[in-house]
Amino acid sequence: MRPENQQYREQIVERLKAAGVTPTQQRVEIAAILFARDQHMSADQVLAVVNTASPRVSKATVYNTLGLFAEKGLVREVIVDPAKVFYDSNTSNHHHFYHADTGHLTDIDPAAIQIQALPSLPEGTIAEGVDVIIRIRDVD
Amino acid sequence: MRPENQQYREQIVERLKAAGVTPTQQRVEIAAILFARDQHMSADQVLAVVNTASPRVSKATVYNTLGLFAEKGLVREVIVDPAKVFYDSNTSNHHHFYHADTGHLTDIDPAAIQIQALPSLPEGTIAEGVDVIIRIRDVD
DNA sequence: GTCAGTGCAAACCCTTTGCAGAAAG
DNA sequence: CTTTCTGCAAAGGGTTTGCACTGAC
Repeated sequence: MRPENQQYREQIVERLKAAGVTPTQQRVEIAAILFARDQHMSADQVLAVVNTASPRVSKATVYNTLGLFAEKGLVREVIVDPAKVFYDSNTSNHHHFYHADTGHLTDIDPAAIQIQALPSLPEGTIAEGVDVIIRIRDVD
Repeated sequence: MRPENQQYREQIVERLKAAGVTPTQQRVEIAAILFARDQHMSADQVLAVVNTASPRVSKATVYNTLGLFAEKGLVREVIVDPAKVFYDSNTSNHHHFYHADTGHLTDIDPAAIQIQALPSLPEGTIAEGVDVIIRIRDVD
């Protein structure tokens, strides 16, 4: 199911509508890339990929769109690198390895990690999400 | 044990030396603030606090020093906010609540959370650290 | 036709860097 | 004295914003 596939693009349009997002050309373009498979991309990477195809999408729109998708739950923001945000097209419950040397993110099998006894939250607050990041590096 | 206390500052000097860090005036100044208690501070906050006292420390030195302290294991970097890094003066094993509305970090009792079965790492890598962040917000 | 979305470029903010002068040992 | 550190200001890099134009419905 390639991003340029017509049928695939129609699925994307439906998915955006379902999330309450107006499916503009640019948003479909970006979504088609992100949703092609489970992956972690920075805004920069999305911008680079989207602009290998036409129509072109501006940097501002890529940032706006990724922010919108995150807000609507279509992607998940992953904050592991002080320099940039990653957007994860896999929104199901899972955690990450972060390879410090390469800056690469990898999913951790959700079954392999479990939080035991979620601690009681500060009064008047609710949990929005739990992020587990295992920072790894190459052996010497 | 106030940061301006002479005896306290001597302890700081020893602690820096033990970590292999030359105890310059500015570094001791910064360390005295950070190590006064377990806390989470951004570079900006450190800069603001250090400059309420004399001698003044420049922005460049604050950044350099915090980076150096992190590298030497004197503080721990906490990456939860894409906009800035927090430095945690508590280097023991523990995790964090991150209050999205206020940008405030709180420690989680280490006993309250446990990772079950650390997953097998990608080949040729070793774990450098495990970060658990529970993102919370105020109830509506 | 109306309102939301897009593009461009400039602005922003945290962080890093280059280099000359100052401090540590 | 030599080497490391500090301060200043400028540069850097990801992200956001203001505003006029374009597209969606």
